[in-house]
Amino acid sequence: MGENLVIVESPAKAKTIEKFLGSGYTVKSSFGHIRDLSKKNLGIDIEKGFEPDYLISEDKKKVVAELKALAKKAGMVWLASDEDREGEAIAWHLQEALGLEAAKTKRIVFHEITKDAITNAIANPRNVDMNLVMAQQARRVLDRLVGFELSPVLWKKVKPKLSAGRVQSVALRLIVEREREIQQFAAKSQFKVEGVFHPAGSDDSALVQAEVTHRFDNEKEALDILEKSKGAQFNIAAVEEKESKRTPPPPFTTSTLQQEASRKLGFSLSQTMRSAQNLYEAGFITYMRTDSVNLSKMAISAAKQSITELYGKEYSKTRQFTTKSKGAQEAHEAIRPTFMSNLTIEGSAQDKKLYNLIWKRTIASQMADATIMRTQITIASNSLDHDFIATADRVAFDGFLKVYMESRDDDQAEEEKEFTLPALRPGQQMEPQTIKAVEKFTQKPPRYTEASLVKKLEELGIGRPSTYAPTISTLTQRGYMVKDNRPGQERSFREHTLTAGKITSKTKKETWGTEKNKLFPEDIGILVNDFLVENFGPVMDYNFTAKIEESFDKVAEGKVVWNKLIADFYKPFHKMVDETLTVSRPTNAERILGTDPATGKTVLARIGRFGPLAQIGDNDDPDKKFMSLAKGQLIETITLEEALKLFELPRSVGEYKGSDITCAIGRFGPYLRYNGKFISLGKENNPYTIDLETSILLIEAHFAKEAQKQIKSLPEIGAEILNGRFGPYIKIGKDNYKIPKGTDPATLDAQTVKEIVEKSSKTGKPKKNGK
DNA sequence: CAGTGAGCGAGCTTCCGCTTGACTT
Repeated sequence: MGENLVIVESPAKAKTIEKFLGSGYTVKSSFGHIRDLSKKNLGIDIEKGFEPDYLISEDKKKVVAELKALAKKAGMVWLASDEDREGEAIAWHLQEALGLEAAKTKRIVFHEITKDAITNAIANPRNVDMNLVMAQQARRVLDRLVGFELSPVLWKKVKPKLSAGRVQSVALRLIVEREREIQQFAAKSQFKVEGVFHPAGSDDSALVQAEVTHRFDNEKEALDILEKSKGAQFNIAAVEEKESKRTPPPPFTTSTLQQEASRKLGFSLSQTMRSAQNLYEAGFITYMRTDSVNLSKMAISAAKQSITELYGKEYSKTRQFTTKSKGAQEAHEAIRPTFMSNLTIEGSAQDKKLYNLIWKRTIASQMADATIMRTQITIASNSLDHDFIATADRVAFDGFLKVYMESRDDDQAEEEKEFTLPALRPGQQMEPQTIKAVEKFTQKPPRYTEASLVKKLEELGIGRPSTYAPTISTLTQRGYMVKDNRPGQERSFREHTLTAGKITSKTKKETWGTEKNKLFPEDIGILVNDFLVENFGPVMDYNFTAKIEESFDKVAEGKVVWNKLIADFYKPFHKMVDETLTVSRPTNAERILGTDPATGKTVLARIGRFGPLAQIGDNDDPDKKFMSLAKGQLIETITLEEALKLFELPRSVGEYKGSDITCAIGRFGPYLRYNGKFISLGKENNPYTIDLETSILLIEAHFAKEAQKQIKSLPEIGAEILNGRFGPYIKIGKDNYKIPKGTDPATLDAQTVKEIVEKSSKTGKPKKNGK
């Protein structure tokens, strides 16, 4: 047993550090926070100056007991939790919970895991900074007060089990307000004029694509350009070439990693974090929950060496980035490979892809600027008021672009493609091949993705690297929002083309507004948001966190006493809670949509016991009818026609072989019901209009497929051998069993199946067919 | 993959941040 006990937060970190420190040091991990406010009640004694009631967390009792025993034997305990507010608090809680003597305890910090940093830390110990600890306590107490006073208001006024909090409620507000911006957005029609030219007298191989930068608000103006272009003389008015530099983006933080993994690899937040955790635990990357873009000296020089070896000296340029994001605590390095010389790693396909992304981003951050030559050609005509402009970018020196290019969020952003322009000189005559006036529509604001929401939260200084992914999953779990795909809508646009002196006009169709993996608010989320914004404005303010963080900083500097800060916040806040509770009317979004032409009754949409619904008849009408709203429909935006349409289903399609066929929309989309079976309609068929003939075809196709699924039937033991998604398997009643490798499923008999079932029930338990 | 849409009313729900497993499917 070592003389010295070092306690860090993460077990993976403990392992590495133990190697650096060698004999005489035992390094253990606390696995994060070990104590927290009591969960049973508020955990805060408001009367006694907001005194916190700390308890050792249930899942940490074992760790604490172990650390306590080790601390007793150690000559010196080194508290080496992270160098930030939370880390300081962990150190203090350890000191308290382990009962450490002051003379036997030292606090050390390092924000990179290198031998130098660690030995340096050991040589420069300090005491626990109580101002910083109290700043954390203020943060913790405030979050508990907000969360545990607001949530019960929602239970009473809206629905049980809902939640509200400083971070999640503002994130929800972003989603709801963006949705409203989109609903209120009216696309404006504009005309874009573009032309394809070639030098006069030359063949068509030297084509130049150019466009008029001005957008025309009406069709007439745009057509006018085409008219004037008929027989017009065009020539090159200017050829300009400009050089520009592009610098690489900084290495990854949690937030930028989540964004790029989402854009480039299509990973969800949780996929990214799970994969990063794997890489971290395997020792391939540094810590994955960080807000810092800092790289250690060692990493920078390793990157320099790799770049020089792989691409040459001219590609290397060492850089140190500085963190700009609000409220960053910078306890760790940026996310980077532990060894830059590892170009690839062993692991799952997902882990490999993520590692590759991290490697490229880190390497790129230490590479030279790219030099881009932009050529701009102006084509003008005396007959026209507007010039045509052609631009082309040429990479003169690729620099960091050799390995990495950052992606962008806006899905409509045009691909940056490189095309070359033919060599042209001013004054040269040009001939138009075609000139087009195309109708374009202004773009609505984009819906958030998980990753772009994180980006926004980080900009506002709301939430921390360890909470981005959990916050977003909480909003989903509460039913406040969904990550979803939505089909686009069709719209027509006008296009006029001038070719060979003749103008042709067409109306074309395009699909717009297709959404993939975007965040949509649900009715309950909209309701909760509006309720919170109306009654708790100050807490729902986008700047609330930023402002309160300034106060926490003052506590950390020793300028403000923590519970004075809390008292100042709590008094007006609690008053808002009390006042809201005395407003007796429970909140329920209800919208009158109009009158049902068939019955003359009122049609309305509201939230019912089981979610949003459409209703024909007033609430006190004993014969009122209900239908749940369909996926994608909101109380706020559903129309009378859409609501009435809901009542057309389920619909009888007809009869086939003596059984009824009905059609309806379920959780997984439209389906046919026939003899107790559900048959999906697919995208091509409309549940409101599908006819008997098409339905029969679908049913027949379904049965044909079912038959194919079956390999063998063993009725004597009630077993069936089926072809499933993961290959053949045995099905008995509701239980499924794997077939051992190397067995041909077609040769299975009752006896062998029995044996397989017996064996598998010994190892695994039969699957429960529950939720 | 339906249909439910309600004054008997227990006991429960919930926050943010720091960390990993221990569980199934």
